[in-house]
Amino acid sequence: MASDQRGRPRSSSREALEEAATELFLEHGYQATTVDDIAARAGVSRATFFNYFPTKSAVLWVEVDRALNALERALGSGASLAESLRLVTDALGRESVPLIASQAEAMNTGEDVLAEAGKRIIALSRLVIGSDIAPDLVWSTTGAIVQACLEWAQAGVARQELQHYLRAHTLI
Amino acid sequence: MASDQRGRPRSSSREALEEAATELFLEHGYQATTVDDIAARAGVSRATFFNYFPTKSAVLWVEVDRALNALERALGSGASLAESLRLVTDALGRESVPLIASQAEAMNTGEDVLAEAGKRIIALSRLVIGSDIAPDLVWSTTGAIVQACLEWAQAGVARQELQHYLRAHTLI
DNA sequence: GGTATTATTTAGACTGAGTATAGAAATACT
DNA sequence: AGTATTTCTATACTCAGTCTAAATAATACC
Repeated sequence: MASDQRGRPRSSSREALEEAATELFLEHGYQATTVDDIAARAGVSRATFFNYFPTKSAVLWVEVDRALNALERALGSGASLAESLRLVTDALGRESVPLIASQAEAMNTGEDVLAEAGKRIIALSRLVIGSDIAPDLVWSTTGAIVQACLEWAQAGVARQELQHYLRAHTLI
Repeated sequence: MASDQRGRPRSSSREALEEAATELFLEHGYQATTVDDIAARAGVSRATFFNYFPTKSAVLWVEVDRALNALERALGSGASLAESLRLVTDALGRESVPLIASQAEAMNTGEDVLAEAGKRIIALSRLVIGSDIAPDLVWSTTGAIVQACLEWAQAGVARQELQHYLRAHTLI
């Protein structure tokens, strides 16, 4: 079943699940799509879904969570917040905007999805807390980062690199 | 069953549920407490719980949600964000700090509770969006409000009124 | 080649939150 | 009293997420 593709190791189940999920989310909306639906379309079992993603919503947030992890690692190695942000956005390169940001409305995004966004903001704030930012500036800094990311994500054709928006808020 | 108390109308089920929930959260932690547990201790049925609270976590956040609603109403009547914040914190008076803030660790607060905090931050940001704050300052403003509330909530014996912390961040 | 090891995948049963509905019990109204 | 309306309850359902143990790859080793 995971054979006829040629070359590279290929964690195929994961990719199949990611693809199936985004398709279904776009077709029927996030709410209306169940984990069973996703697994079925990906041609794997429900259990396999949870081998690769901790929650249904995690599929939507892979890129964001990856970036948050990268930021955590950068901060962990002693870099300042500004330096770490530069590092992460460099590595991010001109990767595309996370699905969740660009396709939010198309997915009939409801309260669930907003709650997930909230989780990431909290996670970000904890990273900021562990950085060189003064305690009384933690949340306005967190807010500014969120703002920059949103401006980047919501920009239309004239979108510039994320670094540009971070710079505009004097974060880097 | 709701009889021998004397006087006042008394929406007794709601109060019983609030009380039972806080007790159980403090005794066994938020996670380990089920809605069934809460209903059982309150002496009502599980269904009744959901008559009064949309979710299990809502019990923890009644005060916060009330404040957010008040803020929404204030903004809806055309007041600026600063005015609205003043209004709400006035009405809040010297009410005690929300349970969720003061007793968070005692309740074995986990990821769930953080996610709920995130929801409220998102809700707050939407109110700020609908206010007189410039679009590019929405999130740093939201962050500043969160910061002020946290400083207030986490202050020890020397806690001053919420307005003081808002003022310190030049929000009012 | 064949066999041992290890990683993936799976079935299945379980807990618990949240929804929906229809009926019972209590309360208010006249 | 009798009727209307709210509050409460029983019950059954969907779905997310967890867990366990077994089956099925895939890989390594000889």
